[in-house]
Amino acid sequence: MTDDIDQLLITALMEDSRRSLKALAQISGLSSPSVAERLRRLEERGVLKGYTVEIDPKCFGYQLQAIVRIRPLPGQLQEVERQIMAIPEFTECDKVTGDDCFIARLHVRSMEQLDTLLDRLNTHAETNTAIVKKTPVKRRLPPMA
Amino acid sequence: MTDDIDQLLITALMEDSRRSLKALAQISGLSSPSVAERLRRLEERGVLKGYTVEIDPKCFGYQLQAIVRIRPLPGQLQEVERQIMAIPEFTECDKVTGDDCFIARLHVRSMEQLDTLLDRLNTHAETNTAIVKKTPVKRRLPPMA
DNA sequence: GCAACTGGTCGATGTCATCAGTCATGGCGA
DNA sequence: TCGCCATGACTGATGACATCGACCAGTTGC
Repeated sequence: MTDDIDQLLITALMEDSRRSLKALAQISGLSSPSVAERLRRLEERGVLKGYTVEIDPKCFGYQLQAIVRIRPLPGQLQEVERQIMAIPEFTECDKVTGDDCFIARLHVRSMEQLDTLLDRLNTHAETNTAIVKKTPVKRRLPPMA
Repeated sequence: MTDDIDQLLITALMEDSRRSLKALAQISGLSSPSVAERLRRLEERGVLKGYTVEIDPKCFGYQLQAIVRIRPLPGQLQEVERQIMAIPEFTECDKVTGDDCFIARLHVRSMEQLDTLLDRLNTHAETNTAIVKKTPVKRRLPPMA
């Protein structure tokens, strides 16, 4: 269903999604129409969900990054989820099992902003914040084999 | 330094990084050589750090996703960091302030695999695992304005 | 006020994507 | 076992696109 060549193509695109079909053809040893067809099928099957860019938030003044664990007060779960989604500085959020209902990533320009944003949540939830010091593993793919 | 047009280009590429220069030219109202030049400068300045793809880990059998908080035992910090980096199922890891030294994202195919991987860490660290049930906020950009 | 720099357009050229047509292969039923 | 169909690949022609050089307008600093 997803063979070695597909994986080659995916990793090649993971490294640089703007590679031309011709370049991908050379990498995979196929012709470019064949590559185009494979990409089409990978998209169709939902394996390839999109082509995107990585940008550096620091370039927009986001000096701080925090991981926030969020435990809504009784009856406030819906409201808390709504708020998280509505605050664009939350750039990622998972709803998880355990005491902490949500674990979210927050980008802010300053401590003041961090404080302000969390205060808004604190009327509906308890939060626990950890500031990111370093990122030993940058977003990557799990093994496909 | 980074004006409205750059932001337009970035959001356009965020939506689909394979858009042609011509398409980006139409979106931004510039000519395609100008777009090429702007992208070149954005890359050079490190604002645009790369072009990549989103793939669906489920298509490779990764049914479970967990957020793991990791607190190394005394003197084991280096070793734990080394291990996390070496286990490819950890697809993301941040070193943070607070009791939990690391917060990592883990993709696994089964509970057994989850158990196996965490056991390897547990000789050097205490862990606290939360299974992802849902992702209310998918990776997105903070406001650029 | 002028020179140099920045950031843009236009048009020519070569490269690339795409489409139609063709062919090899593997699985399946007659 | 033979023939048939479906799949997935290749090739070559055509049109779209990226790229490069030449040129131009607006700004800054001297």
